[in-house]
Amino acid sequence: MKARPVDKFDRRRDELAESALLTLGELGYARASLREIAGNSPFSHGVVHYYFQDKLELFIYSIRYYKARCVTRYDAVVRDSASPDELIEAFAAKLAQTIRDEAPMHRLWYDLRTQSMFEDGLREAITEIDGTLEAMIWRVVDRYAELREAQPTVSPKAAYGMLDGLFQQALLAHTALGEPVLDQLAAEVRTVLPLLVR
Amino acid sequence: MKARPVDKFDRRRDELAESALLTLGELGYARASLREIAGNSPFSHGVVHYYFQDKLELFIYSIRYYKARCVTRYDAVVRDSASPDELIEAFAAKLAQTIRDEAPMHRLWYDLRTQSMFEDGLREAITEIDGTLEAMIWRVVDRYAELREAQPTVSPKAAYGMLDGLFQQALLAHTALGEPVLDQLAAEVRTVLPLLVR
DNA sequence: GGTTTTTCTTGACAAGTGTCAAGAACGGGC
DNA sequence: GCCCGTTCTTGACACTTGTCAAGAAAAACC
Repeated sequence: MKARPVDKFDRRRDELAESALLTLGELGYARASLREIAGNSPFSHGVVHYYFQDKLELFIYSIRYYKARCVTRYDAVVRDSASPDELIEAFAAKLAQTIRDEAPMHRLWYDLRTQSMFEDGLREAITEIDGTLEAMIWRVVDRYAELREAQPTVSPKAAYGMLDGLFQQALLAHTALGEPVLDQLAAEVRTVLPLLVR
Repeated sequence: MKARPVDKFDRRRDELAESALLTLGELGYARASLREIAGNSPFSHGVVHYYFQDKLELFIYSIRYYKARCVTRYDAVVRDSASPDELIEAFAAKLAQTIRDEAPMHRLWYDLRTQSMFEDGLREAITEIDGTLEAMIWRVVDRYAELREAQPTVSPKAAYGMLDGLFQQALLAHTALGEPVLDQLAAEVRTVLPLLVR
């Protein structure tokens, strides 16, 4: 008996993951039911169980799928910047742009990361992704240090925590107050990044 | 007809708020049902509707009640430190201690803050509390600057975002890996706080 | 002790949920 | 066109949920 085509099976799982991410970004984890997710897809709720063991497996698959989308977010900034000022400006602009363009995706990331403190099944995947996000931010800081001919003053983990904290505050403010707050994020990054090298 | 005793009414609301916070810290927002909350109290689920309009009002009351508990967390550190090094050590120790002693409370704070991006009804209260947490952190940074006879290098908002990001990373790591990670938080604070003044 | 008021319990209701499985619909092979 | 396998729809099931209200229990008043 012929095995099912891998391509189609994975493609369908990816489609369901995209529907899940859409729903999580709109409603949050607490209200992202399988019927809501199915409602954001061309399928019915039963198809989720055809492709995934259960809801948790869908969510874990979705956030791993999400990872592949975003851990290279700032790599162009790192590659294309030829001076420290250029890198700061490009990085600040990119941070604001990604909040502006993909706010729901960022909200769902923080939501799921928070849920991982309550839901053992999410923790391994979230911890792994957080590690790749830390690495992503570290590539920015490290390159900035290189361009400044200086050394980073903090660890990768601390750099990620600090910049992620600024980003999260900007996202919260953006949710509450809208786009004007993003200028402040850019200003903060211009102040903070130089503090991270010496 | 005599009005109900205000003291008792408010006391009961506070008791229910404590049960709500206990449940939120244990299960997270998504699974904190009124029946679970009641199960963490001496009452039945019906009593919630006797004292609160609905579930959302209970949650908002609970986080405002929570605010009163924690926005003075570091004031003793600020008051009692006579040198920069003393303040840094006391602050680092207090951060680790509060994660060790009250991890569920911190988890629920981040959970509700995240939910406020999805739930309009939570946003005003969360934004207000975040503002008082920012002020709390600023008192630490400002005092540290004073002791160093220097000036802060960042805004209150940036200082809060950065230190809160470190704290949140420590909380996540503590949830996943346990207490040994708190030493790293202390080390990070020793590195980072000096960067915030000049 | 009786009455009134306050406080709380209990359970119903409607709606929603995740999971499962029967079987319909579709596609491929012959 | 038929048969078989794959894919998907549909709806049932058991359970949970927030809210509401009847009425029990407790407390206060006289």
